[in-house]
Amino acid sequence: MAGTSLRCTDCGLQNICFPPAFDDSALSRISEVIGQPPLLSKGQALYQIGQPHHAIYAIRSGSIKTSIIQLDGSELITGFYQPGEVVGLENLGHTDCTSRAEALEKTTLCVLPTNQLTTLSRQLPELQQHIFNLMSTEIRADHQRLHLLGARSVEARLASFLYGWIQRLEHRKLAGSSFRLPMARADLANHLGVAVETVSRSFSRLEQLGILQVSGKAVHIHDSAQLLVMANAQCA
Amino acid sequence: MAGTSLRCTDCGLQNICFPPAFDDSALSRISEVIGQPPLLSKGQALYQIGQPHHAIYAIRSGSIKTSIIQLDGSELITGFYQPGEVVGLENLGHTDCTSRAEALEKTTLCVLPTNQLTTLSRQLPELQQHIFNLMSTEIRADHQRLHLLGARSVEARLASFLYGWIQRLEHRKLAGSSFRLPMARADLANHLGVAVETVSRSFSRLEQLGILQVSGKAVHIHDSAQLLVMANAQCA
DNA sequence: CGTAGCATTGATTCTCTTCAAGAGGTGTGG
DNA sequence: CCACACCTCTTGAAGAGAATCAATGCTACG
Repeated sequence: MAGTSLRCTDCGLQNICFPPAFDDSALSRISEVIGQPPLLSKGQALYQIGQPHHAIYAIRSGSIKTSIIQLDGSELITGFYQPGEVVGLENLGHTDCTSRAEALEKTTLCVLPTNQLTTLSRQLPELQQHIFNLMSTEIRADHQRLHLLGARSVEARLASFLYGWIQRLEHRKLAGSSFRLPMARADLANHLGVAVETVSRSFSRLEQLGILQVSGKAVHIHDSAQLLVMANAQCA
Repeated sequence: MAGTSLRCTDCGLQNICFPPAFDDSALSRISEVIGQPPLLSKGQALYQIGQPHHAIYAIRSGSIKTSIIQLDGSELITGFYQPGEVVGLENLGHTDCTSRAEALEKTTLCVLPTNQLTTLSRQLPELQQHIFNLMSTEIRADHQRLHLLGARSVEARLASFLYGWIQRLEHRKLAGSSFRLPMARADLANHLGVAVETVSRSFSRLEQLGILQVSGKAVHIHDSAQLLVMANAQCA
């Protein structure tokens, strides 16, 4: 697979990683710095806490979870990432990783070495702009996640998470109302800041309300509008 | 006050906004783009949701809170900022503001116009690096905030918030164990995702435990080590 | 000095956690 | 291909913790 179909101009996710503002020559130059794409199997780490930071990564297929560890050893999952999304931005501008990224399933990625990316972005204003955009979008996403955790009821948190997840899927034209959640219930519970059992119960409740249908990791949304209402209900 | 003491080389916060990596000539060039510093009174907005994004801001004195609004109109305070910290990074790379920044007290700022900052950063690699650093630090701070909200007990959340707040104060050599929280209880409650009454009760409990002393907005930390223990206890 | 908003404290209700058990699914080895 | 074991997910009951409602104290500011 080495070297083949690594050019952004050939990639189906072209307009997602690097939007239309980029012309072909710019994309070609970006493609030149993209490294060998690693293939991660389920549970394998992309980077670990304490490792030196070398690159950021664009997901081609599969999914990634990122997490931080507190002093007491407890883990918090900070985010789940889909194909077309960029992972590792929290390390840009730092020498070491303070977080961990792990594949939730078989996952392929594009490697964007930091050094080359920053150098290139000085020459390509649209790339510089795009990196700023990616990073600030990440900040905004984190703010949404904060809102998610701040939401009073767990059902609202779950609804909010699901709604956001679907929106991102749709933005990348990856799914309609039926999709498969790549993460385990325990991961989801951790990310939402609640107990696993509560997540299960919340799923059941949303199912009883006729909003969605769940069977393990498979989810089908019946009433997207109602899901949005749930997501925004009972907030601080 | 216009034009006076706006040069980074003269500023007491010099090593905070722009660390030692910058030489005088770089600082001078940065200083040249710094705009008229607005003086905000308590409650006044620095930028609002929906406004076009023009600049990021470094706080010289005072404090700022940033917040987002959900579709249902509920507000979530995403962060509180101290002197020496940079506000507005979530808008870099975007045309419009999706958040609101408001002064918690009388506040002075340096204005860093985005256009000039991005242009200059293409010429000064250390500035580019520093902007990346600021943004990724913001992402990391948000991840810490996520952990804070994910913490089980409210006491742990409050302890975690206070510990982080003190660390930032100390990093800027602004305070020891006694300080004044600029935000109202309601703001703090909102940020921590709990009810105002619960914040009050948690303060009282920490006081009973001999960890700190509270009198309105004034806080004195007796046992910083114990506060850290509290902050990390009972996490997910 | 008085008023209005902010902060604390108390009592009750409700949600989520915890502990416990059972169901469903998956993967491995016979 | 089936059986068994393991693991994840779901469901139930009891208890703890926070939200809510309500009232009182406190502080700041005109």
